[in-house]
Amino acid sequence: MQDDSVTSATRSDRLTPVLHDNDFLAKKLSVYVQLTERERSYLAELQSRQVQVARGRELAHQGERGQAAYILQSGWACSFKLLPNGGRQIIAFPIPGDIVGLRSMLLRTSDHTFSTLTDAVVCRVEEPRVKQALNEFPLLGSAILWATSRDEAMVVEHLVSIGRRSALERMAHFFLELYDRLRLVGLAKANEYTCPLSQAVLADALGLSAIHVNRVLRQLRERRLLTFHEGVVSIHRHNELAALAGYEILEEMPIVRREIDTSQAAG
Amino acid sequence: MQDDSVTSATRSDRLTPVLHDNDFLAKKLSVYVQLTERERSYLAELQSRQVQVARGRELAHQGERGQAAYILQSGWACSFKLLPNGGRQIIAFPIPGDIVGLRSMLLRTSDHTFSTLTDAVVCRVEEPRVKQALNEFPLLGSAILWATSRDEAMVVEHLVSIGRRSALERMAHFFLELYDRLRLVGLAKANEYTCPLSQAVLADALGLSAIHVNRVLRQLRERRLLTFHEGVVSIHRHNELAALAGYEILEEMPIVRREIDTSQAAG
DNA sequence: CGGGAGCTTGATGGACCTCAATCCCTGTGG
DNA sequence: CCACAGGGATTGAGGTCCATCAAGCTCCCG
Repeated sequence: MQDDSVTSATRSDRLTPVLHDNDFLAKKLSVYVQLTERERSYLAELQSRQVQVARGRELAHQGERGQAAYILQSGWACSFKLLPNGGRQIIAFPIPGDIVGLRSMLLRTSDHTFSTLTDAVVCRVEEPRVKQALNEFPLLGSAILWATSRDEAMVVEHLVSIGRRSALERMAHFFLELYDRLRLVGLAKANEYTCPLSQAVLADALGLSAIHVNRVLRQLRERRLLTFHEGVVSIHRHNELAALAGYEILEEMPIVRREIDTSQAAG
Repeated sequence: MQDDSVTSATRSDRLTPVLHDNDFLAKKLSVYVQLTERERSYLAELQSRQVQVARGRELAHQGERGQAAYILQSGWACSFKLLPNGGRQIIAFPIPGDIVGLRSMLLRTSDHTFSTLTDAVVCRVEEPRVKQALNEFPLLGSAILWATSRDEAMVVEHLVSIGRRSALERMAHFFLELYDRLRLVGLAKANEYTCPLSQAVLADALGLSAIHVNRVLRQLRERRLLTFHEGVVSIHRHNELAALAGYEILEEMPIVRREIDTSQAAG
């Protein structure tokens, strides 16, 4: 029914707002607040200038100042810190719809590096445009800040995982959290999603060795709880997995509905 | 020379701005921006209503909404998350001059609990006052946001520590970071500071068992790098300790000087 | 005197790392 | 076509780091 090859569309996109289907950011924010058509199109315009980025390229280094944020459109990325002894700790995995470097812009640089893990498409957003967005669309702004605080809660949860959970619990928790994040933007099927992370990358994220990641994955497979094979994660027993990981859903996600739009023309 | 018993002062405090000596927040922000007298007194007024809090009391629970922030005046505290299996992971240790719960207020609640570790004094600041401060004193606001982003960078560094550093490196890094934080507000002498944390608390922060904390402390002592005894941390060989921990100073701390105060009456 | 909280030390075991080898798949150049 | 290299996954063997269990210590407080 629907044409999903947007890039090669010949007819005018102006007539049908096809962009909305790919606007993962709008999809994510819609969970928190019901977006108006004006807000949707403003978001679409923010993301109009898209840039291709090859796998393994670094988007932002430590200590950069002249700030811009990036909205990830497609592909996977990670932010990490390197240690003097050669080790690496991955902080987070931005997925499509995530805004990267917003904090560094609003506040100040917290120095870690962003790097793409696959070929990706991003939109660069300069600082003044973000401030304009926050001023002109306050509810949109609060939704964006909601998403940002959610990201920070995930870093804290990550800290808890590495500090006080076993490798098995950690892995289970990680995949469950990722599942919920991807579902939020419609990138996960029921109990299944694609995940192009190597075991070495997983290791750097979970504070384990790549070899032990392999063994833990085997355990999860043998317990018939979760399978990770050829870039596809399949969750077999969600409840048992969540119990094992001590996993709680990230937010109760209250949908903020406008009070019948009192501030705008009332019908 | 100086009278340090402020609480029992009988003469009028109005005549001499003694509050400034105890205003750790102002001291911290002064590292980033040279505060005007108006900003200093505004900060002092923000912190005028002080509240005593007993040791072990919880300031903010998970998921609270009607937000307020707390400026810690004296004493120690910690923020942590509890796990279903009874474990606990401490996220951070606020010290005097730190603002607690600012993020939960500006953004939204990131659910962890704040608890005092010693008897403490805090100032409660309601949301509108913070927004007023940010609007009326933009430079003060940017300094506060700088401090906030510094706090978040510390959480990330904490994550790196637990994920990729050995117990010895972790401990060394922790005490060095704490040393720099305390120096920033004038609460550390040269290579020495008081630190009323039990080994069990340290364990919950560093992702270790209390017993292993003890052994690691012994190692640091036997290597003559650092001593932690009766609530006093003594750094004996800062350079070697920093090399061991892979420690880098938190910020280069650029002092933002006003352009000869063009906005105010020029002398 | 007893009890509790915190610190200290030893012994043992488990979780996880490191080293090493093998296998698969893919791409590359002959 | 094959040879080869390289990245990733898998599995085994052995060793290290750190948790757990257990006991004894000091200090403080009732």
